[in-house]
Amino acid sequence: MKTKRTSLEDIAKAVGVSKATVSFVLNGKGDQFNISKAKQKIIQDTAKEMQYVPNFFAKSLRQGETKTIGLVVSDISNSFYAELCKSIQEQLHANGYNLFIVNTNDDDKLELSLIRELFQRSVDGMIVSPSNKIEKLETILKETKIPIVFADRPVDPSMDFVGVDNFTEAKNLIGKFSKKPNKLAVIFKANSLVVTLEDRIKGARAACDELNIPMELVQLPDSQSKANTVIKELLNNQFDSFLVLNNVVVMKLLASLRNNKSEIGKNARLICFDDDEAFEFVEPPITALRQPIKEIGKQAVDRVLARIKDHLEPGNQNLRTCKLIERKSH
Amino acid sequence: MKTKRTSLEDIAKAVGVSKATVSFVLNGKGDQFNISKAKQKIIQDTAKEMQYVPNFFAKSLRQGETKTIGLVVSDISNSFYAELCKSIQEQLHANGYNLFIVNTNDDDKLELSLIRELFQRSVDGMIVSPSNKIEKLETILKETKIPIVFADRPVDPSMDFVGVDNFTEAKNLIGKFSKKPNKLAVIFKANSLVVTLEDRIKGARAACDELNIPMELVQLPDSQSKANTVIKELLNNQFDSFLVLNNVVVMKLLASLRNNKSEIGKNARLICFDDDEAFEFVEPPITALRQPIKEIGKQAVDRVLARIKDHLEPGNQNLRTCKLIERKSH
DNA sequence: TTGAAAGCGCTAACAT
DNA sequence: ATGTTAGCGCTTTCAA
Repeated sequence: MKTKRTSLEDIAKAVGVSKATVSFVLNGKGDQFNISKAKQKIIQDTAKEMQYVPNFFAKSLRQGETKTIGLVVSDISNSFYAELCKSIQEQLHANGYNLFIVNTNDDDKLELSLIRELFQRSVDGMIVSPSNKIEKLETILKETKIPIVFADRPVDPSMDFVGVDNFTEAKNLIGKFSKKPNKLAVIFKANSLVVTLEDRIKGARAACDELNIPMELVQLPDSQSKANTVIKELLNNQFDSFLVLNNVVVMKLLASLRNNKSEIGKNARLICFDDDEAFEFVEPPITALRQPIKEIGKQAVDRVLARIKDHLEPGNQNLRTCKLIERKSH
Repeated sequence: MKTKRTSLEDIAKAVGVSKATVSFVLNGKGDQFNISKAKQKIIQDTAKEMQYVPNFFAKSLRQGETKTIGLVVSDISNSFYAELCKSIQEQLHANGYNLFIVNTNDDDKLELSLIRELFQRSVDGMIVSPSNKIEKLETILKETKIPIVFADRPVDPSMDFVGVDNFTEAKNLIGKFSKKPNKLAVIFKANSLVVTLEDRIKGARAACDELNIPMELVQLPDSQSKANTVIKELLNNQFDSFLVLNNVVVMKLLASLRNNKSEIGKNARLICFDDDEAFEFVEPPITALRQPIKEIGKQAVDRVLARIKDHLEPGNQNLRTCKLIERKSH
């Protein structure tokens, strides 16, 4: 049970006016209602003295809006999403909105139930980086009319989306190697083939087809020793270029390459999709494609807020561009 | 404005019973109130059909509790806090509670205002990793009676705390170098001297005093070239051991050491307070002290929930122990 | 076995 | 210039 707090009525009684008057004053409408400066001051002071904190729920119940946005991501402990959260939170806060973050662990069932929980809390809008495909999401999305914008992972052109064109970005990356690849290995981690990675693979494949580069998709095993074996095989087969699909496996790959006496930057080349703080400091520093995470967060927020305000129709595909951070490995 | 949703009354009308009956049934108290199975079923079905979602705010307003815990951290994009958030969220979710995360950026003013915002939303309890010192916090904490437990950063023995004994852990670390340090450099990053780091420094100092090891506290500059100069100086002065106060500067330090031809693991040794995924894969793999983050999150949640339930008094200091991950650098 | 009604704290239309 | 009051959607006591 919540401890009893000071209510509007308590103040009204203390000052000797009505609840309405207090409400007006405390909401900055004192002048608008011609309440005398003196009385306004008394009310303000009494409120402060009694440590009045408005009951958010009564307010929300009354006004039908919560000034809260729900954010659904697959894993806050992933640095990409952690930064996205931060950016979204900042932008929201600047607009007087709050943020409700929720973690799905890429569990389809959990995602559905968490989204429902968010509805239940009457968030005014949602930003979602979905694990589920559109078909599963559709049912639940029909339950509500609140604006939803998808971020990072697209679902359907009929929905709002802010993110990156993974296909094209990956495709362009192939031309960035300092030497045309003899054979290209596209590296990913076990159990991580979400839409974004699939698109990156397609992009790489398209470029390789155009440029006549043999390409192979390879999953790096979790164990370091098995990873070493896989990489050795690749090296023996004249693979000299590596495109890493996201930053979670780069370090392991690097260790494997080192282990096989392959010198990145000399007899082999590597580019990573997604940047990481550590990339600047490893040997050699790793060339990476940096997504404009802050920008994506900001745009997503601007879009939900705009839709809340102006009742726009969804369907806006907002594609931001990545930036290649050229270090020494490519 | 929120779109109108199905309410209890809508269902009551549709079925032809009272709001009360519907409320009983939907809250699983149908049997308790001897409502006929048949009627219960009709009500359940109608609710589903009409996509009834209870209004959380009306419920909270009525019941005076929100089943929500507020979490205040300084930076979600820091991997330590990101993991802590995740752990707390999972444990809370398992107990039917929700989590409200809020970012302070170690800005004292912002922290105060965000905590107040959390009160306003009537969270049932709070978990805080504070930026402010106890004096500043005290005023605001007096405004409420909800249970608050501090995590990671302690403030005062009269409060609940879950975390690590930074002093002792750091002190013990000094004995873990594979060779007794000739001179020890304790490395930290600019503008990061929060309580936890201060305690780690004191711990290191205590150990060095006991063991007669000259120790110096050094702040690693942000620019790599300046960092190189600082490290060079240290090396010239026979510093052969490095204790890094947290994981954010390790990579830069490593680059500086490499740049100065110092071979970690051979003529120099390094241990880091706080682990990082990448540490396993760099050359050489870095020995680090790992905090039991998951455990800290779980304990913090258990404690708030217990205090909500049983109205316990605060003052519980729950110290968890760290684990040294011995790799090659120490 | 079910219904009526009060009330949680707030806002705003309507009175005065 | 300020007070009265209805009502947001829900739970729960009391009455029938």
